[in-house]
Amino acid sequence: MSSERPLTDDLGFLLSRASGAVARSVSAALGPLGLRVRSYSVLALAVEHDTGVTQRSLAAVVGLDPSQVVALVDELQDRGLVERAADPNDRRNRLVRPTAEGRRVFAEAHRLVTEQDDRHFAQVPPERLEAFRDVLRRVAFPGA
Amino acid sequence: MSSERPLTDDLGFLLSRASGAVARSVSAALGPLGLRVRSYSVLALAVEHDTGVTQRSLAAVVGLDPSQVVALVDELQDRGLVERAADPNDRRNRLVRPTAEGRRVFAEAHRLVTEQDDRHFAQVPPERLEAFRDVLRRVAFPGA
DNA sequence: TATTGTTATACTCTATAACTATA
DNA sequence: TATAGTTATAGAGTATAACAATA
Repeated sequence: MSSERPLTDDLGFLLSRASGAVARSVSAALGPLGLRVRSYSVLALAVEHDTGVTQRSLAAVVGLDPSQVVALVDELQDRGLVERAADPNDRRNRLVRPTAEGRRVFAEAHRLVTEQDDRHFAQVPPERLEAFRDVLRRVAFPGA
Repeated sequence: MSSERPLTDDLGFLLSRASGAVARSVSAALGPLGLRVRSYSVLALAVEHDTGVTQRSLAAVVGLDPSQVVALVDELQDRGLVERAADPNDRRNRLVRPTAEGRRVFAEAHRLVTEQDDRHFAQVPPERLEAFRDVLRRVAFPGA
């Protein structure tokens, strides 16, 4: 009986535990900056797309519902880290762009996030990390 | 400017998206059985430890707070999938054990979960999967 | 008609503190 | 005093539906 693999070998279960562990420590590290993993992600994308990103596109990349992005952008905007600009080409869009302060805060946040990532993956040989990331990418973005 | 790696290369971010994708489809697949990822995990551990597991130990493995385990075991017990037995050696403990029905439901659930896992990792060469699992284990259970 | 952003709502998950009974 | 289980509660995350403005 029970000749099957234990729960602790299940990839979904391991993904969930690993993801939770990293997210917890990252959110804790970002606490002093008033950010969490999700708002950090949105800010990161805004900084990447310096000229402005559509909220719909933010939602697609971060994997959230557009309605959740509204709240996160509201929050970042209230703190003066991003701003919503009009899109001359399509007036339905609100282009999200980082402020100067947003770029500063992100730089610091990015440092903290990297620090936590490194801590969690310290036991993993660097040469295996790229393969790991590659598998993760395929599962996270099946289409691409 | 922005010479840094994009968010989509960040391991924590990828973990979160991958974990979310798998958890969503697994919970959906388990729907007809009245289970979700978390109750499935608890049931799986109960089936593995046929003679009974302490709720504290369940909480430690699944990575939940003991108070959350209470609710999950309540739910499984109400559905007749597990039962709580007294521990003769330590009367503080409530040993969680699967019922016959619990084992049956788990067998079916396990099949469905494996099906989803396979689907998500179909694009990954099998020989790379064990290495992937190994990294995941180290991040999920840093001590072990 | 289809799409972007938005509001509202409900449900699940997570985190904490406090209490009880046993050890 | 320490540990297992329990209850209660609040906060964060997730999922859906509906609506206005614009295309």
